Amino acid sequence: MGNLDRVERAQDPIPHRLRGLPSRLINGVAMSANRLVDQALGGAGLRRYHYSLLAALEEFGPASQAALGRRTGIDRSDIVATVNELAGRGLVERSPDPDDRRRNVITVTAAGARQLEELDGLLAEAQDALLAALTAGEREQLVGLLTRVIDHHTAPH
Amino acid sequence: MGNLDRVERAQDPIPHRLRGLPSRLINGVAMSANRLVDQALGGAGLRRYHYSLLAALEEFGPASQAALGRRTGIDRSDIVATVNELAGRGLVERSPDPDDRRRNVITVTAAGARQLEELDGLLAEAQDALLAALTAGEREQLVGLLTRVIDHHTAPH
DNA sequence: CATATCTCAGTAGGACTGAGATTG
DNA sequence: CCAATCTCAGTCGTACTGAGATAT
Repeated sequence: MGNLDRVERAQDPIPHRLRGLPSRLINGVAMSANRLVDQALGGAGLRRYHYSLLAALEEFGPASQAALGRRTGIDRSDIVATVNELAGRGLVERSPDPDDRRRNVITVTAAGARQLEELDGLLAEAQDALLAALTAGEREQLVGLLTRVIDHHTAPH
Repeated sequence: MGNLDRVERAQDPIPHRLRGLPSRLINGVAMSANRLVDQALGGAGLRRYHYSLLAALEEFGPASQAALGRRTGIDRSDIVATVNELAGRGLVERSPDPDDRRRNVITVTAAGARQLEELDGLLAEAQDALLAALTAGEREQLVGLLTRVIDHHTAPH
């Protein structure tokens, strides 16, 4: 992810071709977002994947790793590593599914649930810092526009 | 970057905690943007860094690698590799600066200028595909909001 | 036999860091 | 001696792929 403490880098004028390019603006905002979110979660020693997994488990209950992948968009392969890390911290438990022995059932522990709530707070602050320049109405507008762009590229079209 | 040909992955319902999270929406749009842009530039065998460098050179003329880094936001270390690649394809030339022997002067070749124009077209199509769900007015709105968010995190505040 | 699940090993590109050599 | 530039050799997290083992 890089240096979370990075401050301003000396900025020369940016080429016009790049300045207003939507894909580039979006990546710029994504970088700010990730910096803020990583800083927030990093305080608890966790990353975005950990939060996503905890959130999915808390909302839908114990699930197989494959289901977690489908719900969070995290790759099957990264789920393995992320569950390993969460289990290592006692935030989730991995146990074989007696009904389907191919599967592991992942369950949030009490500590995991507490951790998630703490992360919720940290994350809310990060979102607020990210959008600090916008009014409440503008934030809704932005979320609405982004949602439509995503839906267009995600929907069954 | 991952698989550019990736199609829809089976999508289960996404946790509410994640669904409307601005930082997550932005990353989702960034992923679509990058997929489209990488596909477009990949047709010419190039990547985003290559385009950024060519754009900076075309607009501001021959420059040192440090200046290119400041203008594009690309790290000093990645500039080295990117210039190597562009030079290997004959799109730029690297020569020592006689006025300051610490520096290299990077210059676009005629082939580089032609390549850039081709990339411009490919990239415009990618932007259009990215924002296909929005009207012209909404695209402007989005660009405006994103620009303000970025400025807030970039400006000297 | 096909499909789904889990795991491992590895890849690619982007965004970095630290350190060394050279020049100003 | 300090500062800037270029280069090299890594690191890190994200997003993947391919393949093997096992179970349905």
